[in-house]
Amino acid sequence: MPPVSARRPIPDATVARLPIYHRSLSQLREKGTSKVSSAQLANMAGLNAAKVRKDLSYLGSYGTRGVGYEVKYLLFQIDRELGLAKDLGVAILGLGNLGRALANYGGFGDSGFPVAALLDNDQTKVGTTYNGVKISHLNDLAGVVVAERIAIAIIATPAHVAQEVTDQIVAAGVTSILNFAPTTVTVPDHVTLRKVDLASELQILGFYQHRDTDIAEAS
Amino acid sequence: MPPVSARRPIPDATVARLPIYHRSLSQLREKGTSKVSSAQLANMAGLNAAKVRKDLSYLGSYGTRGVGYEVKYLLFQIDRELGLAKDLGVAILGLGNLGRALANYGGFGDSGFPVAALLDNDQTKVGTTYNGVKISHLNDLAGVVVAERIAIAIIATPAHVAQEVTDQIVAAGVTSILNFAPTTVTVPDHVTLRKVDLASELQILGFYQHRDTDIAEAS
DNA sequence: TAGTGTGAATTTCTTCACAGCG
DNA sequence: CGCTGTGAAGAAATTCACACTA
Repeated sequence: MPPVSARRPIPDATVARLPIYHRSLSQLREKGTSKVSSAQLANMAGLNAAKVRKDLSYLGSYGTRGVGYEVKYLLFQIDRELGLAKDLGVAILGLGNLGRALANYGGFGDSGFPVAALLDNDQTKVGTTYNGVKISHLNDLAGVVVAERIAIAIIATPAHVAQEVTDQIVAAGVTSILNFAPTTVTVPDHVTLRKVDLASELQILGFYQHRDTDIAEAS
Repeated sequence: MPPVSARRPIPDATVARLPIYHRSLSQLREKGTSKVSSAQLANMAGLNAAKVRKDLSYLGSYGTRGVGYEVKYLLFQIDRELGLAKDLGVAILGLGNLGRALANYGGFGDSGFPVAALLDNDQTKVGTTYNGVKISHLNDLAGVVVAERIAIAIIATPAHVAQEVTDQIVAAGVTSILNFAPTTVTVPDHVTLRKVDLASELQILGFYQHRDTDIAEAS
């Protein structure tokens, strides 16, 4: 029997939307809604119905024609596809403002990603605990990764050490990295890297604002 | 004479990469490097040379065959395209952990996006200042937007008030919004909305981790 | 009959490959 | 010669439109 993932591969664009569906479906379940149509789901998720149906079709044919999707069952399938309920340990590297905010951010643990390690290179922070988690020194990275079974690393260091810290976490065997440092870091092919770039987001918004303003002025 | 933006439109995917080029070029300028090839730039930005050349070609033909691009001139063109040096005022709505971290985050002001307003609905916070900026009540949104010439709003409220706050900021005339709240918000067509979804990022990483693990096990 | 599931059409993005120029 | 600029090819993502069925 082939493993779960041996189906027709799910496109990246669809993968990126699974968490949105997950969230929308969770809300529906909370409300006690048992059935949902692609149009309703699209509305909640800020998408269109065709895209929702196409996306869900990659998971399998879980809908009922003329009716829609059963909320609980679809949610279960998405959970399974996302590999939730595995409790992947998260390490946050760098405990400046952003790192601490992320450590405090309840949203992670709730979604099955417990913050299991905090690391910094500031000796005055090392040894103290933050939000119930002990702060370790970045030099002890390798040991902490093993001891806490870290599966995902969040880089929240200043830009100038981000690459160095990334190299260390990769060497320690972590293959999933989320980079918040305002710089580009590179990783080997077998490592999945995503980034959250706050300054870039504002610049992108600025671009469209600028452009739309020009268009308005040109009329 | 047509306005700057009346050229062949820049694709969204390219726009999203302009900030990366901006950052890489800034680093080069800092180092005193005057010329750069598409291959070097690609290397810094974590992209490939063909994409870099294609992207830059949408801005105009600013390179020199056989040589490369002049760092300062290209940077100037990207700045202009991004509409930087306009100092678009940013308002942060919601001053929990995340909102405060963002307010402290130096990266914004540095890139020409001064944090000009902070808003919350907690009366004990209103009236105090944070990081040199006075905290106003969310009820005073409309006035603050005008007084501080807010162009971009960052939503950092809890999920359950995000839509309400978004509606208010749209009503106040802001057309660029960056949503950090862990929920989908909808806006009218003329408003540009981007989102940063922390929990989703982890779920996406979890998906690939899960999948790659399965593949490894299947061998 | 209402709404799914999906081939086909379309659009967007990426990559190729090479002519053209400094 | 070396590297840009760009048509053309290819891949990916989105949207359309409708057969199908519970």
